[in-house]
Amino acid sequence: MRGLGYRRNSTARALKTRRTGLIGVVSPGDSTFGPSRMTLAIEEAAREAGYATALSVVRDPDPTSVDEALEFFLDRGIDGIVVIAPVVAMAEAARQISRTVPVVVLASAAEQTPDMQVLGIDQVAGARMAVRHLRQGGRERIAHVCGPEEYHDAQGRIIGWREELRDAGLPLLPLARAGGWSAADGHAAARRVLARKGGDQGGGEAPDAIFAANDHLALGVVQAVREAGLSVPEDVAVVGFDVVDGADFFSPPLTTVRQPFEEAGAAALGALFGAGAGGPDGATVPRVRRGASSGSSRGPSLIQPRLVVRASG
Amino acid sequence: MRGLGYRRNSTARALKTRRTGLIGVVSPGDSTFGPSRMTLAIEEAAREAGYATALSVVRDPDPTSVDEALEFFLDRGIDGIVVIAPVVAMAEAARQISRTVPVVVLASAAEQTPDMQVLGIDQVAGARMAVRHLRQGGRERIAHVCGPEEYHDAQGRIIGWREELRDAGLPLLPLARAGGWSAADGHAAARRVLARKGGDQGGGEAPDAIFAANDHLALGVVQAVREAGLSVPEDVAVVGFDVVDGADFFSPPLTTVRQPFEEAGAAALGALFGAGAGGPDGATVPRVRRGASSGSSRGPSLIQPRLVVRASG
DNA sequence: GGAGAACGCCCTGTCGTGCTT
DNA sequence: AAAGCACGACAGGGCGTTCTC
Repeated sequence: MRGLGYRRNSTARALKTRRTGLIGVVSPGDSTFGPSRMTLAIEEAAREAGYATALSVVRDPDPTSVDEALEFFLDRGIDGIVVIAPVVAMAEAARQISRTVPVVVLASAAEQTPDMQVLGIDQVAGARMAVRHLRQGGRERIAHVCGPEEYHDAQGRIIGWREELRDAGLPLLPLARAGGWSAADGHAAARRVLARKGGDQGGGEAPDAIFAANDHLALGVVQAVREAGLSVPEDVAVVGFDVVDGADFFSPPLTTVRQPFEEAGAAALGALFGAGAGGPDGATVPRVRRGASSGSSRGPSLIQPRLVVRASG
Repeated sequence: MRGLGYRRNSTARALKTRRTGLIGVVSPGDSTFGPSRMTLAIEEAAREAGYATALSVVRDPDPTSVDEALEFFLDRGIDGIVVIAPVVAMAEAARQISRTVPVVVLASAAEQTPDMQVLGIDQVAGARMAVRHLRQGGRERIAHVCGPEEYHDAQGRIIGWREELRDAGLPLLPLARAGGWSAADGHAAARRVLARKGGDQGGGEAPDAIFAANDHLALGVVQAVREAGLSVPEDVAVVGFDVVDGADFFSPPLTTVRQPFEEAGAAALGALFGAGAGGPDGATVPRVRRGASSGSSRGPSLIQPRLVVRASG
């Protein structure tokens, strides 16, 4: 009889079992690149585990908006929540949630507490890979165009850049902070870097390499370098971050760092229901196991990115 | 009393009212650009209307996968479904769904039936804008690097290119079909275009402009043009489609066509519950009204894109 | 193995109260 | 003053499943 047209009513089932089989993903509305890929990965892993995925987009990542998204999910009796939190304010807002439902936060740097797991991609390690590659290519004055302050990833990349320079005994050049993540922002910041020809605190000469905090910034950096009458990579090497679509055909093709977003998304779902808890129908969800590779024991579990070498540096 | 800690159980409510207040979005898993932006827009519009949005990603856009996604939603008692269908197979699979739930398909070309609304962005018009701009800039031999055949958008852009050339009395050059949407695909196709120096059916000379079916393809096209010893835009103008992030800092900055994805997403939601039906709590959802601008009366309602002129053509 | 209770909400029907004519 | 009317409080059944007895 189930063969012809019968379909179990999942609402009644949810009422009785007190599990909706729904998980919520809170995602920032801007910068659709990383977050959207993670969302897709979470959804696929969730479906695999028998869960459906609900989405809630947060336009401005302030605590109230995140709170609203969380409340929205709680009202709908969601079984678990993944918060994609590229900015500090989102991660902090997630911390406020009631302990009634498991929460995992995807962020490269946020303090983990017993009832809020954090995991992300190791930005420090990624930045070090980029800078190490530059330095092994013989560059010695490596500047950094970093992203906006409120982003975990921007901060992590600064730290990695600093650490690698320090360990290599290379001079620490002054930092150029971009106002956003776009090519125009990278262009403006790179002009500032190139303008300070010498004499100031960072050291005497112009940089021979620039590490940009993402590929779009790098695009603007390349442009600025050329406008200064210099060539890439001969005079100034440039490396980016993210492996944006088309980066292999930028001029020149961009050396950059690949972030395993898919892996991070899948790991987030594994972490949500990992502690032996089963799926909505009782099936067991495989728990993610992945060693924390840097940072304190209370920091997030980190996934390693990978360097992609092309012509720009 | 509701003030302190009470929260209405939406599951019980759904059981009684037979409405879950959930809508489903079926989205392709590849090419995350357009679809992901539309998904975000749908979610925001849905939340505005009191609905939550569930997501189901389809990795390979074949009919069985789409069917699975649709079944998945039906099992969960969803109130309506939006299918983002860039490829023909997805739109067709959506047609098979039972009439128990309203469905709207986001596709630039698919036949509309009484129980399946279709709406999308006018690819033909967008392509005509691009080609018209080229021709008004004095170009007369305008080639087209088109996208993979199974994509509605690729087909629409071919039609627009053809129509505009025909109406202007310009020669119709042979088409170069790219194998995908990436820069590498565009590069390969453009090399073929530039290799046929003359003598074949298309006419005697090499093109003085290339309309690429999207910005990534255009990136590869620019590269191929340069490898042929020609310059952009002096020898060969290039225009793209999509206004990808960073396109303003490509070298040269890319002339391209902006698709109002957000508007399309919001319109899809409006169309879902437009016919006087209210939101999950009875509130009325504003219906989208937008004139169909081309095609037969059974074709989709179309939203107009906009040309963005920069240095490449 | 088959009957029945319970999940929490919505909706209907009944009854009681207070006000009007 | 008695009867009618309007409205609010309250109890009960049922949505379709799961789980117990």
